[in-house]
Amino acid sequence: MVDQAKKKASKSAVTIVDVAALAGVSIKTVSRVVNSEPNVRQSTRTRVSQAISELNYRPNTAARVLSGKRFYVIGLVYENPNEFSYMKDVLNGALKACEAGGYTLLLLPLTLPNKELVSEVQIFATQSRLDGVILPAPMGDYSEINALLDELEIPFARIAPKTDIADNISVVCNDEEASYSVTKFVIEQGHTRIGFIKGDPEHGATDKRFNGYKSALKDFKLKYDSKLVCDGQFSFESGKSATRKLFKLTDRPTAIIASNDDMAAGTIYEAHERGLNVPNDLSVIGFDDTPIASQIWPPLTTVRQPIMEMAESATTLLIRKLRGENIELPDEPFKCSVVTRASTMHR
Amino acid sequence: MVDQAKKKASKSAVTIVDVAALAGVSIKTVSRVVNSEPNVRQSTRTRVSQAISELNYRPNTAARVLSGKRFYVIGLVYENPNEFSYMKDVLNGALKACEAGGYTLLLLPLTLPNKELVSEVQIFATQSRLDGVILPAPMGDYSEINALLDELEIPFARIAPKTDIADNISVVCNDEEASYSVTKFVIEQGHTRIGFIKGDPEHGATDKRFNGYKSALKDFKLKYDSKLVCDGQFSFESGKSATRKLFKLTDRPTAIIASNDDMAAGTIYEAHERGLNVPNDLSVIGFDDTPIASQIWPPLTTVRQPIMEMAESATTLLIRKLRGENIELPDEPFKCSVVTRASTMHR
DNA sequence: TCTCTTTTTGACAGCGCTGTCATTTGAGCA
DNA sequence: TGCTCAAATGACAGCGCTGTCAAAAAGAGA
Repeated sequence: MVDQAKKKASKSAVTIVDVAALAGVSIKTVSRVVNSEPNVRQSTRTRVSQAISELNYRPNTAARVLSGKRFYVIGLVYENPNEFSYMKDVLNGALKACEAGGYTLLLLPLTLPNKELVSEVQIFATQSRLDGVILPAPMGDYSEINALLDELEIPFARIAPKTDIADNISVVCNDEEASYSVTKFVIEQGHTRIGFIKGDPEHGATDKRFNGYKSALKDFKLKYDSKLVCDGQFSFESGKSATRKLFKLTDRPTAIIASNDDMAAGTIYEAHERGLNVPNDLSVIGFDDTPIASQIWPPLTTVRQPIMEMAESATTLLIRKLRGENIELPDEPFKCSVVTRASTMHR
Repeated sequence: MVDQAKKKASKSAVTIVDVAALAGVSIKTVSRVVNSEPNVRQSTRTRVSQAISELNYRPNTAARVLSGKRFYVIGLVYENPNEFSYMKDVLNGALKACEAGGYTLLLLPLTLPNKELVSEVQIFATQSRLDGVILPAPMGDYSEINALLDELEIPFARIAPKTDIADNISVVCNDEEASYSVTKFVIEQGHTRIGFIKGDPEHGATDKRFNGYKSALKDFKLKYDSKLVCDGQFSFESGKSATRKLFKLTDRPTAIIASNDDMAAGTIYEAHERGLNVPNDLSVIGFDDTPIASQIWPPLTTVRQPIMEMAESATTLLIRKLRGENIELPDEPFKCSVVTRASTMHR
């Protein structure tokens, strides 16, 4: 088994010529079958397919790239985060779809803010010869990047973008609805003063989560109080400082919803610092269900997003687009779910 | 600028022929310069180099791969972890080195334990046509994988392996020394009953960290007590259950050293569950300085490893080996450092 | 100066595949 | 049966580079 692999990896790799000989057709016909091109008789197709699997033939990517117009490469352009769990899911989803589709995934981690943003992406796209690009939030909302890719005629797919672009591939989840649910949950626990820490305004999820919070307050007849809302950046530190502000209020909130788990961890940190007991003195809610949510004490009530599935779906759609298939963009957003843990309790 | 890039990406990309024409030499000579081959007169080399930068020429990888014997691809084979921070550093380091060396990095995330381990790696290595492989712990210690790669004649580099292999590239850090330092630190804080939670026995760091603990106890005349030592798996859950065991001891430890931060987070979790105050009632120490170390409360005293630098170094060495350069393996291990935070205090 | 050796340079085939275009096949129909 | 025309198949060039080997240039020695 190992010998066989070795043979294939070195000299006598199976080529299209071998397959053609075994199937008794020309190499062009084999090429047609491999690429699912039309105008091949069913019987021929079957014969070639058999030869392919008999010889365990794999097309040589370098040769395909050299002679054809495609590169079989998809780039993943992302903000290199401190806390990688979101990107880990994106990565795994994209990797899975690429493997299934016969594409290679190339990574471009970027630091934000970044003045060279466009030129970095440009160099990446041209030098790495990309067919398509995946843009997870917040990369999907830089119009310069979108414009660049349009100009280079490189299709791209966005994960959880903020804005819509006509005819473009993007996958989203029902953030607003999920935020509504979790806010409703907190209200039903008897809380009336509910703090909210917003996320990075560049992210599409930020507004949606905030809107869900506001709708729930409204539906349950709680007055919206802007003093209870603080800006954040999705970082642990920003969660801490927003929480400090909320704690300074004379009538401080009895529950705080942070727009992601890292910020919620910051809230819990500050509560501990002040000797407040979570959840007795303060309920805390996060978003994303990252590992930290279950590893801090008390474990966080949070909202789980199916990031990996979203990334896989976006990548698969992109690949199908690259293949020239007719794709229909998903009409239903992906579903989030509330995960109830010990950081919340009834008042 | 964008137009130029577009041009290059599509039809009229600059090829070796253009460079040869501008420099007034044959394409073979350009090829020699590009590949730093010998037997090119210095004046010729300069002229060609100028033409290359003037035209901003980049060799077409597909063509190189097709005609040559190299693939310009390095594979990163890793255990797909729950907590990605270690792998994030490995990834960034490897990516950086690959970019600098003109190689492409391909990922193979694996789930362990895995019966198909060898065949998965084999398929990856042969189908993706790898020149070399990076094996971060614990992947470097599977002898079947090492044997497979040897048989396929694919060089590999290991990060923090457990065992030595003659003549093989590997980078390590001074884990034992660092563990000794941190244990010494705890002893100097006045603790005499110091618990220790071991890591996954597959990892090279596990024994080293344990040995450092034992040496420090010995040097400071504290009796080694096997009841104070528990097995763990580097996971949060294993940290929790090891801690529960330690808490059941009649004379429970006043400090617990966990072999990584996730397990230390488990220890803190259990302490909170029992109403113990960290650090007043229990000092807790971790290893690795992952994000969670600074985001839980209280933040963890831990040991920082320069993983990214190690990965970059391993990858660079591998690339130089692939280029046929004479490499000397580093004789000095990388240095870890103790990061003191609020989870420890004097008794 | 000439010859012999070493260094430097170049001509050319060919890697494995796809795109183009020509040719063959066979189905449908008069 | 022969004819037409679309469908199916094949021949072949060529993508951009490297490996091989031959040729030219430059030194070295006498």
